[in-house]
Amino acid sequence: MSKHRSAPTLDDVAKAAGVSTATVSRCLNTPQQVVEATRKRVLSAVDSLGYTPNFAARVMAARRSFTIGAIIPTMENAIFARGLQAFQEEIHKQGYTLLVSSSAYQPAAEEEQIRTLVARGADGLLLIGHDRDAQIYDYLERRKVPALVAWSFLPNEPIPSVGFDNRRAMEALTSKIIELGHTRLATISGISKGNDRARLRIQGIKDAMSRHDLSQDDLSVIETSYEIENGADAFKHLMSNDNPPTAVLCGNDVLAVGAVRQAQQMGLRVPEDVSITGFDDIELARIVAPALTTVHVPHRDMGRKAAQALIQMIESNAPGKSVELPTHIVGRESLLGLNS
Amino acid sequence: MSKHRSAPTLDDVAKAAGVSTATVSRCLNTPQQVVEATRKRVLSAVDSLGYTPNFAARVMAARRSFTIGAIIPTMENAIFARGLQAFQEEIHKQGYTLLVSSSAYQPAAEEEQIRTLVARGADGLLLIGHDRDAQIYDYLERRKVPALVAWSFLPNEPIPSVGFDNRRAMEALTSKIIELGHTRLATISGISKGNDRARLRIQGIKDAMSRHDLSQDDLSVIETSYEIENGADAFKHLMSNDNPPTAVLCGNDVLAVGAVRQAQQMGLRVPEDVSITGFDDIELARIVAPALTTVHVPHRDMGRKAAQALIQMIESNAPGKSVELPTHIVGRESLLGLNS
DNA sequence: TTGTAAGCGTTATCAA
DNA sequence: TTGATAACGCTTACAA
Repeated sequence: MSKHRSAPTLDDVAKAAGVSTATVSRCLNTPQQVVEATRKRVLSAVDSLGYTPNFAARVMAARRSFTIGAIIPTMENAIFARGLQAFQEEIHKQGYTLLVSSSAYQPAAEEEQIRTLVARGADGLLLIGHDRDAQIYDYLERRKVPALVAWSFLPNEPIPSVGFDNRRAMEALTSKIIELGHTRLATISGISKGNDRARLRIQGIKDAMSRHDLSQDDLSVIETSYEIENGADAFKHLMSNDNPPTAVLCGNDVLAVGAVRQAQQMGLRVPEDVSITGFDDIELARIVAPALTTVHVPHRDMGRKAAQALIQMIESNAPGKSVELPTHIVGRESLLGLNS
Repeated sequence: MSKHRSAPTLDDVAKAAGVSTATVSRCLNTPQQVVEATRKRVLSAVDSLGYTPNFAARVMAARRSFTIGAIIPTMENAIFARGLQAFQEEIHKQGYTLLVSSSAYQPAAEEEQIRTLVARGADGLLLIGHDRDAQIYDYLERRKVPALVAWSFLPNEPIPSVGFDNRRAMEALTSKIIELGHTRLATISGISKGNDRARLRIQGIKDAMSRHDLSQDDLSVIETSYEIENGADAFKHLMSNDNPPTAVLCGNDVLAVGAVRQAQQMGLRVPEDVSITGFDDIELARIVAPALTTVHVPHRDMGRKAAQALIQMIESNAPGKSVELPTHIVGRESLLGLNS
């Protein structure tokens, strides 16, 4: 058993302290099970050897990793940053480590990441939104890996969710806009395929239009991926119509910022010439000028509650219960009433 | 060997295909070593069982994880997002997986994360900046884990770096500002303790002042952590002096955005009443109005080159060579010459 | 080209 | 309270 200069193992510590590996393991994991004297001896051996447990070995033996995986659609913009930060703080507090990966909004990539995280021994998974292949849920079920959805609240889906009602939130915002006198509406949405948040936000706009006796057909919809430049391009396209909208509802703040900047480049005043709204209420929404009227999402609260719910599922081995969080409209400068 | 409904193992696949576990392993790792007929049989067994290799077991046996760890100071703002994204794309292309964690600018947290990542079997580590305890470098050395620094280029430090010269970049920007007629300068810097980037940027300002016969004592310095609100507070403080600066150089774009917004709230025009500059050239710098004059950092290029260099170190087991990348000044609206 | 079998560093069961 | 020792699932000499 030659050990030149590689990492010290449990065995090394055991020898140094004159005990068995089992005792060393207990000192580290269930200290109360070992008497003070030996514990001290062992811990000082641990210290002087600079021992750190080998994670892979531990996972294999314990069949448990104290690791939680999260797969988010993107890290490129700040949409998920705050919520994820809160999620990670909470699970850390409870002794878990977070593994994050990004799917770049690609279902195939997401599926691969899920398998990767499960193979890495994740004790549980945080996913964004409900829309994905049924076989993924089967897989998770078979592997008995608890999973939870955030950023969307749909209690009848296969796995529980901690989030908000995207449809109703957008309906509320749209109603407000219509009540301000706008009738020519347009939306710059994220790609709705495979994205329940985007899909339901569009639906929410239509709900409000119906309720206010506007024809849903009058809603111009452009779907594009969530980048500032795309928001700008879409806005340009929308405004080049014969009968351009007086209010453009964006699927999120990032697209809205692109729209605002494009408006300015086109010499349009926001909100005097055209109103623009966002969704999410990330920092960007306050920074852009004019600041965005948007839907506030309780990111940190959602992150924290999701963490608690997921850990609950992991540790109790129980089904897990969904939690709905409230959103509200934040009125800022980018939305103005129509005084004909 | 009961296996109720838990994950299929190599052994299950081997039995299903009528071969040994070694052959299955080879099919997955070195397919060219096994003849077509058996390979096909094995792979179809893999498929029909839905087999995924157990990562922990693989790491233990192979003593190699194809995982690279990165510890960045913060995920809260976008400073590191682009570079890290490029880093991850490049290592992914080469078959590695990225594990990211954030130290929240706390040296103790960073050290813990380093140990955690090493215990998790990371084949290499990406760190930000050079300033840290010498014992960490010892530890990495003993464990023989290759590490590389980014966002800073200092070729004489203990580990190689792929980055840029923070000091010289800031000196260039400052020189330009001085040549525009500004003499009353101030800086809102990140906390310089334990942060070579922040420290060297301040030093760069002083270099330029000396070179232009301004007294370094005339530079007001406020150090604060990298958040928009802190930039705003610091700016307010600076401008409340009897003899306020005509140009405020910020340690990064985030602080600069805070300063710009505070200026506007105080009724000061930027840049007519006061010039403000940033550093990094993240997206925010273009979005804020007025857009920021800032130092452009080649984030994506740096991320990609860092990935290549680190993988090189891992696979060749060689020391690794540092790479310096150029930066340049991006002139936008927030900086104006002093006429009078 | 394929199989055998010895690790890899823990945890956990069972005895002592 | 502690110690032996059998897993855990995979890779990799070495042998066939």
